[in-house]
Amino acid sequence: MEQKTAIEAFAALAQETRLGVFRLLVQAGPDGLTAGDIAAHIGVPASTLSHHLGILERAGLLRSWRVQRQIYYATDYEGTRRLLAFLMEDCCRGLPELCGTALSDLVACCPKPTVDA
Amino acid sequence: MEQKTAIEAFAALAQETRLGVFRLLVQAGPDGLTAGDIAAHIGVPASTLSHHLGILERAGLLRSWRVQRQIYYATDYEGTRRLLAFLMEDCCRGLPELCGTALSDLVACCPKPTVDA
DNA sequence: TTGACATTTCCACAATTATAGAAATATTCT
DNA sequence: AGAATATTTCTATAATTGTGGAAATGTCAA
Repeated sequence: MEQKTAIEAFAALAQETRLGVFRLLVQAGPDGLTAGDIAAHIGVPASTLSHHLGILERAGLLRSWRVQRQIYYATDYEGTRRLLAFLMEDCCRGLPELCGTALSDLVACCPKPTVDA
Repeated sequence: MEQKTAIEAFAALAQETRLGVFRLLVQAGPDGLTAGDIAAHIGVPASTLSHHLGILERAGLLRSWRVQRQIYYATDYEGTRRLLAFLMEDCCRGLPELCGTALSDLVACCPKPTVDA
């Protein structure tokens, strides 16, 4: 992953409405939600939401597909994984004993070498 | 973790110089590097770097301490872990079978319930 | 083909932020 | 005390971004 791509993704998450949308969809799972459902949950006008969904999708954090009149959005789990792997790449030079348990139970920074995808 | 705190952290990472600094320090491990070393690695003026280090530290992503004339900076692993846990909280409603393996080998989103710290 | 529905694109304004030089602060050595 | 070193604070300018109404687009039912 390129630095530029990662910055785009973090910028996408660094905004109240978008972070709310992303977390809502993480919790919703792979089936996702329609744009309308998301707007109702988050409480923003459709035009504003659409703008933010576009930013999240272009950043590789969401994917979308149409079903009849509605557009579904869901977390792009692989894109998200790549982002976090990039962030923690080569954590502690691969030496588990340096990290302690702080990250090891959440991110595979030490137990296994991180592969940049 | 509050949403506001997480936004501050993602905004901190959403910038070329700061993302470079953070990743450099992730790889440097708990011993950290001095501000001067970081400036040399990244190639920015001291005043610019200082500004960015302050933003990363206030966001809970770095910690710092003085040793004689120099100030060391290192990753705040616990702060980082809290941020990623917040992002992936209640992933897939806690149902491993929904996630596939995309995140499970990086983030404990499905294998164990994520605790918001 | 007309109308209703779901979402996106366009637009303009307000607010936030990156940058780096100069000066200030803090620490150490002689 | 005075000079040298390491870093931060101050300041101003340039550039980027969030917002939501109105209009446009795409989809479907009658």
